[in-house]
Amino acid sequence: MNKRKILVTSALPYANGSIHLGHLVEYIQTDMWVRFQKMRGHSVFYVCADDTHGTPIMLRAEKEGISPETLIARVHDEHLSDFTGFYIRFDNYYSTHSPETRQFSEDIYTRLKNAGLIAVRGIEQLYDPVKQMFLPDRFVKGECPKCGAKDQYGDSCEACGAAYAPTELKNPYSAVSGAEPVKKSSEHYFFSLSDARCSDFLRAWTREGDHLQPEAANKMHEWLGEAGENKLSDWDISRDAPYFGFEIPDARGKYFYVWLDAPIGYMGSFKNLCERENISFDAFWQPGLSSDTELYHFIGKDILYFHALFWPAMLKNAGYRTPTKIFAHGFLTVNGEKMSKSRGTFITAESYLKQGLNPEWLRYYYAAKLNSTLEDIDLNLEDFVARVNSDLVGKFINIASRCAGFITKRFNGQLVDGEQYQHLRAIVDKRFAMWRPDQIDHAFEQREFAAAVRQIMKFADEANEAIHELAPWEIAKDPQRENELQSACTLGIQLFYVLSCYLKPILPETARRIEHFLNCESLPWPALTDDQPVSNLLLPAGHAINPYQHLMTRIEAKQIDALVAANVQSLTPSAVQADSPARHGQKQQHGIAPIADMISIDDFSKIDLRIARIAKAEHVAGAEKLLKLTLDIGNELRTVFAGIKSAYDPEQLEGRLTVMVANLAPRQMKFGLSEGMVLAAGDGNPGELFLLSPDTGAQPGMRVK
RNA sequence: GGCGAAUUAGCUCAGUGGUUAGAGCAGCGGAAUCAUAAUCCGUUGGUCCGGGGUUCAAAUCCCUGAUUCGCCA
Repeated sequence: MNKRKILVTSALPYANGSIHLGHLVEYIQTDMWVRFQKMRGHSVFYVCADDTHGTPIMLRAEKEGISPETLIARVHDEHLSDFTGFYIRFDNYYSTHSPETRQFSEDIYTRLKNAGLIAVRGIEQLYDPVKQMFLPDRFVKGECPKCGAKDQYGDSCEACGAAYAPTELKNPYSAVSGAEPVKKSSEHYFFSLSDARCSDFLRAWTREGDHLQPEAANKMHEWLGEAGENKLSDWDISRDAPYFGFEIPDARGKYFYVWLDAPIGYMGSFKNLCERENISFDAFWQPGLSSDTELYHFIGKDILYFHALFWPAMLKNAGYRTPTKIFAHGFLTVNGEKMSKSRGTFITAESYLKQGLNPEWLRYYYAAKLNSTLEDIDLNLEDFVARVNSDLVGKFINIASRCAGFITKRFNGQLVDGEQYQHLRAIVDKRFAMWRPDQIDHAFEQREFAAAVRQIMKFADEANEAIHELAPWEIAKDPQRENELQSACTLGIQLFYVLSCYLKPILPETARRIEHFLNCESLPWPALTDDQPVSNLLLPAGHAINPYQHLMTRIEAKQIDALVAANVQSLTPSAVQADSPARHGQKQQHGIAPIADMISIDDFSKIDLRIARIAKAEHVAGAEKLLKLTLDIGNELRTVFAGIKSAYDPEQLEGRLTVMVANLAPRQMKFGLSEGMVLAAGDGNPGELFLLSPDTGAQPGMRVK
């Protein structure tokens, strides 16, 4: 087989927010694919980095009172530790805030400029006069020009779905300072995507050479239009100071927009690896030298726009090679719905690991669901438990567990040799005559992981049936049939070995432990040429194994409940953070603010939650969001101002029971003293607030815990 | 509003013109007792979203409606 030279990337996670199970769909799938290719003997480099620039990072660092550099260094460590915990094995995990990425950004910009593809134009934007900065769309809030909903972002309304320019908002205010923004013009730098050298190139590139999945190519066609339609508009690649990023070489006070240097971060990370390990960078990036190397980007479908249009156009016109293929995948839903903080399904990588759940359970489940299309995949938590327990523990691990005991106790770890081994090979070849290893190979190559897993589990089913037919536990009762017993159990172990090889890209850590158990070198990828029998895949005759120690435990439903409970966000009527990752371009999958730090049961028990009867509910004159509630908690009445006006009329509330925080420090508000807080669920959308209620029977004053 | 995708068993999903639509899980009945209750055999279960059309033949192709989800305006 020709040794391929492959460079693989996953999208760069933004350095403002935690890695969650949605992100992991991408990193796990890339990692499995890379491990598969490496096992086949190809030369593969897998690089990634934190995406570190932009206004959200700058503001968050400021809020925390630290430098952006300190912030991104900390987040880099957190991200890498999450990835490592899930056995994502990068060859380099770097940062876009690096000399390499700066150099390539300047280089590509300069080449585009020299080619006449950079235009400068004045544009008018909203400016925060207090903070003295231009405001990205997401940092301007106000009333929707269409439906009038309050507190909407500058690009679209979450209440009615309307899209508009931030300048159209009514009563706009800056999400940074609260000040009313003013219009101010400034010179911006544009990448001339509308130039024929970009649009014609992209029309061809997105259609040819299998660069994109068919659905993705169709989507790009929608954006590109037919020749002459000129649907692409130029891309604004500059931002004004203050901005955390790279200053544009010949333009003081102008910075590269974060999305310009983010994909360049792939090059930067790889360059850094090349320097360290003496790899030829040019062999992968210079058009003349890179014809025998492959470049693949794994991304979420939300950032296709950047990777399938801007990025190839930049590379092409700056004189670099373009990607071999872009592999876009869908989003993760949990129990069929978007991940939700209030439902506890917005699960962070860190919490999953901290709860002691096995990362390989998730790797396996994702593998069992993933295919090569843009379809979303669903993490159904009940199915997750059933599937992992049944497939991995019941079918796969159990094969080793049920056969190893006899081999260890009765044969001192020795598998069969000589004639018995030849006989066993014959049995395997007969039993698996129809077995087509190349189908698994092909499925992995095509990123049809679910199809591969179906095949592999079919093999496991066959193995269990074979063992059942031989019934070693019966044979074991007859001391005359020692050889037969050894053969039957050897068969089980040998089949387990083959299965382990197939599963190694998915379960790297279990594979490592299996290597120890089976006392063998690194498990190889099971490859056969057409004329070779399946029995060629087996361990050699007379091999000896170590005693079995259990390799994987079952998931208990309780563990999932605990995980979800740990991820339920404390629900106060506070607004969604303006600087959450989702507000940064379409960068993250369902990205929302990071989950709060883990707390102990002691921390939790400090909060005194009580059942409260809403004795009285009334409007507050002059308040936009608040209702005044009088709460009966058994032995006293409390006054609480609750931000639930958008969702409830006072009349609806009187008499009903809810839950309140009874020991919250009283707070003086404009309209009076608030002596606690009621609990309500919501995603921050006005009108979508849901007050908690106890089951029938609860009485005012009862403690909730 | 425009464009696109999806809709198949209780659940998660295969199946893109060719017997009687499949798998895993769950359920039910049995067997087995080597295995951290893991296995095996059998079995129940479907208006393939609805309606119309093309065809000798449709889950599959076309039209239409519904619902859901994306993207765009």
